[in-house]
Formats: sequence, C-alpha cells, structure tokens
Amino acid sequence: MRWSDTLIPTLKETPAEAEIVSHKLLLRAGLIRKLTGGLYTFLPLGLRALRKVEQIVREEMNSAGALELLMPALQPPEIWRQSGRYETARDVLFKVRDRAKKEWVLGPTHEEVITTLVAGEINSYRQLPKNFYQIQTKFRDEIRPRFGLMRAKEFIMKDAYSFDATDEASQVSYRKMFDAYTRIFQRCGLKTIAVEADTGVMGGKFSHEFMVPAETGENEVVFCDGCGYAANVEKAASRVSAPSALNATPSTIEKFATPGVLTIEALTEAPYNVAADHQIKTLVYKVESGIVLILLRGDDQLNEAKLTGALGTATFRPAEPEEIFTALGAHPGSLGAVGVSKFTVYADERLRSAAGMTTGANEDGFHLRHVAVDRDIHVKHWSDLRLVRAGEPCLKCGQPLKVQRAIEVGHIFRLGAKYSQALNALFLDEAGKQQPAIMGCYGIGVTRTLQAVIEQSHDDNGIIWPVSVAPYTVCITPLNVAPDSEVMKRAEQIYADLTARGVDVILDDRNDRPGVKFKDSELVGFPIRVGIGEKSLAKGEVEVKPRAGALIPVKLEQAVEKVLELIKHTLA
RNA sequence: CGGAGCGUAGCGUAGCUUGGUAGCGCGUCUGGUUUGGGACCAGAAGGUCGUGGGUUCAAAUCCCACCGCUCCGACCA
Repeated sequence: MRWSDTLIPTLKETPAEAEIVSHKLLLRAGLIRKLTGGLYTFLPLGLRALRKVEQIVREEMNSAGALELLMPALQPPEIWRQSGRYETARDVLFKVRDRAKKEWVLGPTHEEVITTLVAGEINSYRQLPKNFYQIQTKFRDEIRPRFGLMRAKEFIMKDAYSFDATDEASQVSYRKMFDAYTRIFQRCGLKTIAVEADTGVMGGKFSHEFMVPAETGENEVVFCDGCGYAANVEKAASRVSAPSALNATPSTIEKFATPGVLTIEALTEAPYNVAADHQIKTLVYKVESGIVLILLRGDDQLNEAKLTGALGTATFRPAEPEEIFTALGAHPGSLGAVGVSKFTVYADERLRSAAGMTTGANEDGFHLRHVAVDRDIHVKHWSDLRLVRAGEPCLKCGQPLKVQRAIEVGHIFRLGAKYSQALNALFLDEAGKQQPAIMGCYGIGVTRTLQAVIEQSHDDNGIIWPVSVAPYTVCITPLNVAPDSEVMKRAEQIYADLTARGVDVILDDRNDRPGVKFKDSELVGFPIRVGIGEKSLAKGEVEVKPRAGALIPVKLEQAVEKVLELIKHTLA
C-alpha cells in the first residue's frame, strides 16, 4: 500500500473528546473517528489492526475445536422472555419495532439464539460436545459509553458457547477455552491475568475474567504474589483479623448523646474517640420485598456484588432518607440494628461475636455503646460482604494482597443448565434419558482488546504495535520521492521484495519533509521502519529502525533479509 | 438517572465577567524558497458562534428551554 493512496488522517493535537492515552492515540493515529457518543467508524488502518486481532481469535478458537457460525443481531423478544432475561437484562437491551409495530431486540449477547439452535439440532449425547462461536457486532444500551472503543453502544465481540453431556465434560470445555484465551492474548502481545470473577447477571457457577493491568481500567483486581491467587475485587476475599473489640469486657448497653455526629469519621474524634473498627456501620437498602439492614465494621466498605449474592437478587438500591426515617425513626448517621426485629439484618462475618461496639441508636443525635453483636442484634444472615483492600493477608497463603486496576478483555463462564433448561436444549443420554445440555459461554471484547493493546504498548511518540496486530508490519520511508530518484527506486524495490515475501508493507510516498514522515510513522507505530535517504545510500546502506529499538544501519542488499529476521525473532 | 463541566472554521482554542466589525495556532488551497526529525515567505478559502425562544437600538456575550459531548457513580466484552 502507498501512503498517499489510503487514508491516514493523523492529528498533531489531541481532540478534546479523548481522555485516556489509548483513545487519544486511536484518534491521533487516524485509526478511528467518532460518529457520535459510543459509535465509531474504523478507518482503513484501524480496520486492518482489528482484522488481525479477529484472525488471531479465529485461529485459536478453531484450533481449540470451536466451530464458527454467524447468528442474527436482530432477535425476537420471545426467546428473551423464555430465558427470563427480557426482564433481568432489560436495561441493556436495545429494542426496535418493525412496520407492523412488532418489537425486536438487538442482541447484546447470544445465549438465547444459540440455545434455540441447539435445541432443534442436537438430540443425542453422540453429537456432544460442541462449541460454537462467532465474531459479531453486539449492541448494548450502555448507561455511559466512554473511553472510545472501551465501552461503546456497539462493539465487536467474539462469543462462544459450549454444550456438553455432563458437568465433568463441561469442565473440560471450560479449560480448553481458558487455555485458548491465554494464547490469544499472548499472541496479541498483551499481558493478562486471569482472575476469579463474579458471574453477575449471566448466572452460573463460577467464572474467570482476563484482565489487562492498566491504571485506566474500569475494574480492580486483587492478587497475591505469594501463591498466585487473583480475583476481581467484587469476588475477592481475604484473611482479615477478628474484631479487636472482641475482648472488651461485657457490660450493659449505654445510650449517649452525639449531637451533630453523622459519620463514622466524626465519631472517631474527640470527645468520643471511638475507633472505626469499634463501630458498626448500618446501611439500609431497599429490595423488592422491603427494607433490609446491612451491618459492616465501621472501617469496612460494602461490596455490592457480594451483597447481590447474599440477597439472591441484583434488584436493590440504597434506601432514600425518607424511607429510612419511616422504617427506623432516625436519619442516616444515627442508625443501628439493636433491637430491630421488623427488618431482615445481614451482617458481615467480621462482626461475628464482636463486643464493646458502638452504633447508632435509631434516634437522631444518639449512639449506643457497649453493644455485643451476638447478644444485642438479631442477625438473620451472616456472610462476607466487605470489600478487600490492598495489604490484607491472602486467604490462601497469608502474604499481603495487592490491588491493581485493569481492563477486562475476556470473560468465561460455566452456565450449567440455566439456558438449556429454559429453552429446551435437551438431548438423550446413553440410558435414553432426556437431559439438558451443560453449557459454558466465553466472550472476548475484540474492539476493546485492540484498544487495550494500545493502552499497554505506547510511548510519548505514539503507538508501539506488536507485529501480530500492527496494521502494517513495515513502513518504508524514502526521503526523496521523485520517481526517477535513486532513493525512490531503491524504496520501490524493497517494497516489492518484502511484499513478495508476504510482509504487510506501507510505502510512505508522500512528498513531505523527513520530520513529518518520521513523526507519523512513530505515531501510527509500525513495528519496523526502513529509512532510505541520499546520505545512507551513498554508503550503500539503508536504516532499519524497530519502533521500540535503536536504528540499525544495514547494507542495501541485506535490507530485506534483515527485516525478515527482525520480524521472525526480535518482534514476533 | 444523579453530580460536575463544556459546546466558537476539519482539529486545538481566545473573545463571554463589563453586549457594539468573530480572532489566533494547526490543517487545507495557490505561488515561491526549502528538503535527515512535525520548514519559511507571500496570498487565499473556510463560521447557522449547538438549537429554539426571550431581553435589548444592538446578543458569541445576559435570561429561559431543549439538544449534544466529556468527566465522576450504578452497568459490562
């Protein structure tokens, strides 16, 4: 490809819409352009990189035995009603109507479609296992699209669905996908960590997320250098110390005045001096069935994903101040669970047997001290509800845990029979008995992966593409583009030779000053630049410059071999 | 949806407080000089100042409404 024949609209200045470096570089390097919030056009260069990611995904999925197919993006709402997700996923579903006013949904994911297909086509254990995948555009009515391709209303996802006869077989399928994902991200040049994850609205037994460590990531992962434990913070647990107030001498509850004290923090100060770990934090939530109380130690934070697990539902919200006052007779800041029997009380494990605690009195301006949880509070459900923090000892080995922000690029789930049961994907087993297929589902955000590569691999001058996903592997930069010049003739020859050897090459034939061409090639981030100018040519040399390495003078006749060698060894 | 901020030429922005001819840089076009790290000179094109309404002799500027974008939170590949 000749630079002047394609469209690479690089920008010197950063458009105001971009906040994080990968988004800025996607725009500046001329890879994408925004149509409107959350919707982007891939320009020729961006599309080439995207296709390379897709191809890696395709190759690894195929070699893991998965079968590619393509399902409709437009789906009938009936199958979503059948699976129950028409309600549970309604917030992300784009809905459209046809001319007959019939409603359709734009697929945010395809469990319903694939399960419907399998219900019709697979009837026997002899046809299992099967794993189907597609690379396709998904639509999600995101609350807030952001960071360019990172979270968009429309994005490209690879989604795969495994069907097995037994739970054990399903675990094998899961493992195969886990391994395939590891290879895919490795080939994309990404450092990823696989973490234990919460299953969220997808449902299922357990799951792993593939995370790219990055400060700009939207997730937090907790990991241990000692034993390799790694989990999404929503799921992570740690070995935390028992309440220090445990040994406090038992004494009767005492109410005391705390005018104006509305926070844990305020109660830690004089004249009260109650340490946060001697306080009980009382949160009031509204669930469908009514009001519930959540108790945590004063210095702990609620993990809402864990609360979802404890409550058995994801439909809850913090109660409004009026609702709280109606329920407990006090406002936030003076709340407590002592003597409360009307509402279900959920408490974090860390409060078990805690004594000598201080909590709100359910009377504005008053607190209670000398509270013993076991004696004074009727806790209905005990569970782990707290957010893990950096430095806490690892659950498995006791080493201090670390916390790191990360970008989620892949997520794999074991679904069990949830969808196969709802959509009648049944088969006959060896004994002639009807069974629901055991499913797994496996997603990769392809467009997001592309951006994650940039987020993880760049410098002040621009993108540093790994060879595997670079839009072009080599950029040839002649400093004189007059067709009859020696420089241009040599450039053309190298271009032809490399192309003949199967290398993706772009020839920067623009009649621009060297500085402009060097800056652009570095901004776009081609892995190798071959510079040809009068000075080097006078010595019979060209300049081979790896994007992230030092310039290498190479004899003209060895240039092609040198480039091929670099691609094969140093950069692959 | 709640909170914050911003909409002026393709991009980045000044002007708004205190109403009075819409300015600068980059990019684009023409001519010339240049040619190893985002050149220089001369000239040129390009603007519904987000949209609608209001106040006023006069609105980019003040007021109201709406729309859009960005950031923080809930959602997620």
